[in-house]
Amino acid sequence: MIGTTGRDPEVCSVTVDLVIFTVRDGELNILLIERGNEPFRGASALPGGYVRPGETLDQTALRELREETSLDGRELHLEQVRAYSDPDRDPRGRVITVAYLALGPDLPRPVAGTDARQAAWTPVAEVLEGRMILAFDHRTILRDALERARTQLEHTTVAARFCPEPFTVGELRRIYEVVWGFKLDPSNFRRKMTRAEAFLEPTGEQRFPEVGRPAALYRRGSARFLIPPLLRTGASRDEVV
Amino acid sequence: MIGTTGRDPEVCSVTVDLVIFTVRDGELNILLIERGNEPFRGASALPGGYVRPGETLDQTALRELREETSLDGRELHLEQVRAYSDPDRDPRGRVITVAYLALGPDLPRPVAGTDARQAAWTPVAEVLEGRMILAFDHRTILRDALERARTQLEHTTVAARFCPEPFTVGELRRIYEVVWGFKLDPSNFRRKMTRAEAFLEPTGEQRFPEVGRPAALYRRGSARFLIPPLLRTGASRDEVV
DNA sequence: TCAAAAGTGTTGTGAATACACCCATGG
DNA sequence: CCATGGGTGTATTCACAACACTTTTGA
Repeated sequence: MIGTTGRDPEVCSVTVDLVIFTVRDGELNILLIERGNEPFRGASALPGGYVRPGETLDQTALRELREETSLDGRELHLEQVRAYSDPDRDPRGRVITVAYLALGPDLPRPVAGTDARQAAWTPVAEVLEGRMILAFDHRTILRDALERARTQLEHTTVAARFCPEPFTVGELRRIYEVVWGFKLDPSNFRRKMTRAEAFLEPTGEQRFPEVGRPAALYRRGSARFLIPPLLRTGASRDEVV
Repeated sequence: MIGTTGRDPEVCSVTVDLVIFTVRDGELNILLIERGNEPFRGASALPGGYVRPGETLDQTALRELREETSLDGRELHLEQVRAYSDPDRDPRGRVITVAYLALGPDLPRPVAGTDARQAAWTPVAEVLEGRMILAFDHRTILRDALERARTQLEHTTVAARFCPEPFTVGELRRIYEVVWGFKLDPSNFRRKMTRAEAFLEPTGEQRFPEVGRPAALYRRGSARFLIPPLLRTGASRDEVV
């Protein structure tokens, strides 16, 4: 890398943008802020900010998470998605951004950022169905992050990060249904999940819902990968939720 | 993102590093250059260079590819892997790098870079088995890119990008075996590949090898994804190649 | 005729679906 | 007793691994 025929090496700003998903009221929601400055003043945007000296991108993401949501990043799943580098993506100048995907349970405190900007949970469907304007290339970033999240649910155990512990198999299934957008067979889903090694750790307790039989409670196990994977291929597309 | 409490926004250099894989003599090879300057003078490193003004990262990757390998990037598969941002990853200062994965057929011309640096194909096994020193965090980048390549072979049709057209099913199978590191059953592999829609496009021609029955020739089809995927889970780990 | 690689056919095993059915609770 | 969701059992279907077997060539 370095040591190139260094013609015109560019020095530019780098930011981190966060796609923070949660499941609220049976819908996938994303945390958006309202922009207070130009450009895109008044439009919605992903939370995020500049990388500071000495920070890794992961650290920037964690810090922004804390600043925007007052949440400890250790309670969330956080992973890098990719970098976006269109030279015209920010009208003010050259800014490369690295998108991060964050998954977490529905937050008790309704997300008051430490700075003045308004932060609000918004149904992803509302954003993607075209009505809402997102600043910069944030619509593209959202689409990519959503696709990443859907794929991650197939191969990893991150879905459980959406659930406050302890949780039931039914709650976990609803996460899959909401993120993927179609219904799953409860009995087959149950088998897959309980068979997967170290995914669900029974607490021995039960939860008594308003209606219906009580459900066994689980905690997240140590496994990071879901083996075998739960693919969203072919069948099972029973119905859009 | 922008519009933050802009304390200490950092301005830093951004580079692109290329992990260029090919299959040569039944081994996975990577293109490495020998560093002519400090730091890591004399050590091997990934080819790459600075992002220039007005360039997207993809364009930087394509340009570096051309400069280092004299190859047209359109002949290769090229995709972004991820960004690396440890503040100490470059002893000279803050440099964030974005890694790209490039896959291509064994190159006829033996890779003469336009600049003076020596570029050479090196077996990946030799690098990862600990002997060779790689500059910066390039060993980590290589490991990540290799894992990405292995996963991509499961779900996409990129394996065919390793093969000069036209190619046989056997040649394609050898790609999988070399990248994954274990043997596959020829007959089952054949079925999977020929069943997958628009992966292999028969030319109607045959190739007559030095020994054995002639093999039907194929060109790459239009499909980008391999459906259903060819998973490297569980069985089939017959033998390390 | 033999070796070697291409290519076809078949069979057994296990996973996924679809669905019937029972369980435990609140009302 | 009913509605509701939790949870178990099971038959059918389907994909895959394993492997026997045939084909087509050069030597």
